[in-house]
Amino acid sequence: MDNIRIAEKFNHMAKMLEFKGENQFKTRAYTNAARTIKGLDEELQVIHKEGSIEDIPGIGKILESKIVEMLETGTFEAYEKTMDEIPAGIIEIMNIPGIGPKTARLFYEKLGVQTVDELSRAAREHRIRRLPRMGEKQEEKILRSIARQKEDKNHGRHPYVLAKEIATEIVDFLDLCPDIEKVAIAGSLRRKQDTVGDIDLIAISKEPEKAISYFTGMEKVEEVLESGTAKAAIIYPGNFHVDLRIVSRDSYGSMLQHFTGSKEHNIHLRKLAISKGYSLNEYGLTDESTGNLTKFSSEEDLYENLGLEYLPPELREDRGEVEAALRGKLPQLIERKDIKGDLHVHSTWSDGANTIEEIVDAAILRGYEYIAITDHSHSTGVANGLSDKRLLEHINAIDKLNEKYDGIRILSGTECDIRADGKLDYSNNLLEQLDIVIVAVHAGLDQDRKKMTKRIVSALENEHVDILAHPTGRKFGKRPAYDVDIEKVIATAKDNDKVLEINSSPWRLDLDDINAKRAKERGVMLAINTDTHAIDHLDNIEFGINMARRAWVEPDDVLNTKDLKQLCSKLGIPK
DNA sequence: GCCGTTTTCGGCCCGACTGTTTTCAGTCG
Ligand SMILES: Nc1nc2c(ncn2[C@H]2C[C@H](O)[C@@H](COP(=O)(O)OP(=O)(O)OP(=O)(O)O)O2)c(=O)[nH]1
Ligand SMILES: [Mg+2]
Ligand SMILES: [Mg+2]
Ligand SMILES: [Zn+2]
Repeated sequence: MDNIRIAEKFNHMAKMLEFKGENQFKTRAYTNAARTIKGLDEELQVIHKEGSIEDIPGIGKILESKIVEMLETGTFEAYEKTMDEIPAGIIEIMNIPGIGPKTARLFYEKLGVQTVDELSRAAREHRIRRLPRMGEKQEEKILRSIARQKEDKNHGRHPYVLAKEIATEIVDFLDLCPDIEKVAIAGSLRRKQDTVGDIDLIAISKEPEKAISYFTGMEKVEEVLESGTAKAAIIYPGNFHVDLRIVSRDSYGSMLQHFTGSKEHNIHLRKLAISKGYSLNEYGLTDESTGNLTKFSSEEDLYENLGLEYLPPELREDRGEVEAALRGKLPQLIERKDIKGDLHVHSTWSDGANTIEEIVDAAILRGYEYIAITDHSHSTGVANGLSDKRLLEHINAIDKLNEKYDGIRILSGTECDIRADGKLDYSNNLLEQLDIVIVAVHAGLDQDRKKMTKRIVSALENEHVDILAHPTGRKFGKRPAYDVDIEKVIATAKDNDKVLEINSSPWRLDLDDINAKRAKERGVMLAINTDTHAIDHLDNIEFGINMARRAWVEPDDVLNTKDLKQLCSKLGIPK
């Protein structure tokens, strides 16, 4: 059983315990353990074999024994027992916004409601309003929440790129409000997470009520979820939930820090404050002995006051960044300016929209030292892939272009398909003639875990291969990652000195932050590539950089931060 | 259920909004 599945069981268990009315700190222990497990750099299976699971913070003897039970049997007794007690539909009911464990339990006990559909019916038949602390408005709210959830195909999360676009539109609009001095993006969007649950904004205003009514009164607002004197929440077209918090200028830094999160990062900081005799909230730091509140207008001041190095938002996930910042040992995160070239680009030779010349000009414009043209191979499922003959012509064409261009090196490459049996689309004889060989899986994605893993591993064992592209194959809104033992892939990359890609396409972001961090920890080199199919895509590098930064990646960990000389020596080709 | 160089018991982050509330529980951020 892998970490993801173990974490899911703990999360599910936490929900069930909440419903049962268990101690909230016990349920939090499960949720907390699940989150920690998801972010682990190592499989629990391995930790169990080589060390002690109990050493993981937030996991004690009891949870360790449950993890071991899962590793051995696929489940744990307490989980199965609790599953038998609680109807499956209850968890779904608790996932409706506004309905928590207490309300779900009330409906279950007083109305016998066990599924979302039964809850809908109860609301329509006005049976809810007769319950204690319930009324007409609650019935309406529940029906609206259910309707909204039904519409939503994305399980409530949106790709970063879409959310960023909407957020920018709203920020620009709020900037026009005379009662708003400044607007900033916060939440997971500011932390550059691959997908975001909602859009979180903060605004400085001396007139909070006016600012909020400006926000809730925007023309495109589909629904006002809540609207108070300090914050409001709306639904924006596309099923975007948008939260706005208003703050005074002098607490801007405190609020930005708070609303950027993550929640777990905040809790960690608040515990740290407590240990120093303070209390931390979104307005400032209160000295518990005097009651004095110090407000922070900048995040930098706040972190400094807590004795921490400034933390880039991308790191604020409580995955060790607070400890590192306390010791002054934060990584020097990679930046866009460190990128010296793009190693995954398609031209009109296969399914790209631009000629090689156009691509090279665009690369020069971006200050790159090199650019690899990596058109598709001919296997089925990939558009206009290059035959053996055309690949040779391709190499010749690039040779000629290299004579024409000064100051940039064009690398002849391929994105060679890994066929279902693990064989590559080109012979070794052909691959050998290329400057750079990317391999990737494009079809036959429903193979089982064992087959898929073996398929990719055998490709990585080919001596001519340099990079594995989009290693898990996920595409937002289309398909989840295929079933592959990513640990094995990382280990194989390490053993064979291969590079794993962080694909920067905003619909892929693959490797994601967690897997990229694992690869880095194992000493596997990464490449941040755009997989460009039209020259504008070269700028998608920004999204790949986001993932890399969230993975604690430094320039040295990335192949395409190397200068041309180092790159060529790494690829084993003449400069 | 976890945790601890002052603690092995008694804490566990802290605040805004809603609805039905005459005083606050529940939910969410
Ligand atoms: N201190 C504290 N802060 C919280 C809590 N919940 C949320 N926050 C802060 C940190 C979050 O990043 C921020 C925005 O909340 P969200 O629920 O929108 O979470 P976030 O944006 O991090 O993730 P998301 O992608 O929206 O699911 O508010 C909490 O329970 N305690
Ligand atoms: Mg959010
Ligand atoms: Mg939010
Ligand atoms: Zn590609």
